[in-house]
Amino acid sequence: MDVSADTKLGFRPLYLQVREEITRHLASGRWQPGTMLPSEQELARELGVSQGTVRKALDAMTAERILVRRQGRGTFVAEYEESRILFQFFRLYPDSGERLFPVSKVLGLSSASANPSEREALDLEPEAAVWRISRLRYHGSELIMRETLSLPVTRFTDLGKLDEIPNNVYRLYSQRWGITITRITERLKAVAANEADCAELGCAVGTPLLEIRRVAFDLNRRPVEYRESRCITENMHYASDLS
Amino acid sequence: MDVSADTKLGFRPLYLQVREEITRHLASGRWQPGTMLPSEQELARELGVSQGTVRKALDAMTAERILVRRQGRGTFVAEYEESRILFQFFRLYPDSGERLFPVSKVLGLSSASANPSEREALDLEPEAAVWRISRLRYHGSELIMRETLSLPVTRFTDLGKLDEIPNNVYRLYSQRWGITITRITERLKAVAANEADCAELGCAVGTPLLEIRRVAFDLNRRPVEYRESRCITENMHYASDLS
DNA sequence: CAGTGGTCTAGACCACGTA
DNA sequence: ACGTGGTCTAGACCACTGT
Repeated sequence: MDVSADTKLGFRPLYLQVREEITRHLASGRWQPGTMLPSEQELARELGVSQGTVRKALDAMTAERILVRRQGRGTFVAEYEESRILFQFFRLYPDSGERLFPVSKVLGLSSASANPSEREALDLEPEAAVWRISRLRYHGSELIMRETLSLPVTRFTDLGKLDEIPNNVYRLYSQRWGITITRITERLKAVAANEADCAELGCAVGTPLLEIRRVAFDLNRRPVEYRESRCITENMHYASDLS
Repeated sequence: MDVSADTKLGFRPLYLQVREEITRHLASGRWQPGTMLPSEQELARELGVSQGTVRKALDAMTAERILVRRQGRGTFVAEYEESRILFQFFRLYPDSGERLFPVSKVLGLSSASANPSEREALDLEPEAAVWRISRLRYHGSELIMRETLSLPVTRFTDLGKLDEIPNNVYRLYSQRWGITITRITERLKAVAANEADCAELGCAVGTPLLEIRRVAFDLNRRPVEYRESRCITENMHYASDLS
């Protein structure tokens, strides 16, 4: 491990350097989602630090849900199984009854030059191009929202050539482009349904909808996906924990 | 430290026992918000465990924001300063411009027997009584929401005798009843403004409002406050981090 | 300078999962 | 029985804060 930064000015704890080194390996594809990392002892030898320091780095990455530790088995790179998506990335719950993974119906895929919202959210240059995926989502058989996903063309090459956009897009980003989503911010507002909402959602103009503007970030904390959703919250609610 | 639970069945890590012991001291009022805890070394001696074990307990409680650690100074019991409330417990942001601590204007204080929502949220017996505080809140001079706080009469004795309900109620709960709020859950919906909303908020019937149903929990993870807010999100948004 | 939390190390032992 | 992560200990040294 390079400890050259370990001087009085610009001091940087070793375990943070270890975390960065591991993150680099993840971003480079050395360890794919679902695979097991070397044991703490091996990593410690490989990096030339003590096991306790490796542990502190792994604990931090586990708290960020980048890794998953299982006692007696090992440390694994987190995957995008539906249960995780549902638990970590999907905050819409039915008011009563069972929770289901939302089913998506893609309405269209196109490319265009980014509008101001997309440019700001994705930190793009003027005139940069984005893919736009528009879809409806259902909780069981109940239509609950319409949304548009915007993705920078430069990072999602050949997206237009896909036969089909799967339900679980984060797994797609990971498997096809090696992009790992680790952090998401959402901004919510109550808005009135417009003509387009009504056409797709079958509600009356003026119906209150929950608007969600989501930005998803990758391992390097760069914005990767922008999403605008408009949800019918008659039988659903958005859950937020402030702990 | 009592290590009797440290058998194969019902194994309980020492540091969790330490955490509970410290929590008990907090709940009992031995250490008030704002005061400094004994140093790690002293706590370790007092509890008969190593410093590392005390540290792990304190780190966990710091992650829960019950304690605040400041290098070179000590470990302190978290207070309810406005900055913390704003950062941790208030998710409404202006779309642009500076963030301000919301100013409250109390409209009324009454007591009544709990309605079904309150009973469920606060885990109360049928016929249990609650205080209800109704108020408006402003961001600067802009009216942004109306809300009703519901509190069990049994835990908030003599609340009716207060001359005034302060802006920062969590500090009040702490100072007057020794109740520490540590965790909050919120459920959001988009709703249409009703007659009462219009009367208080001065908006048109049917205007989309963001409804927030909040439950706040104490140190023992028991529900303590239920709150229903209805917000105008024309110039504000609710921010949620899914990391 | 003294005292606090923060980092790092090394080693022992325990709990858990799998073979 | 073995290998993994989880806990606990003890001690050294570093960084930060206030006197």
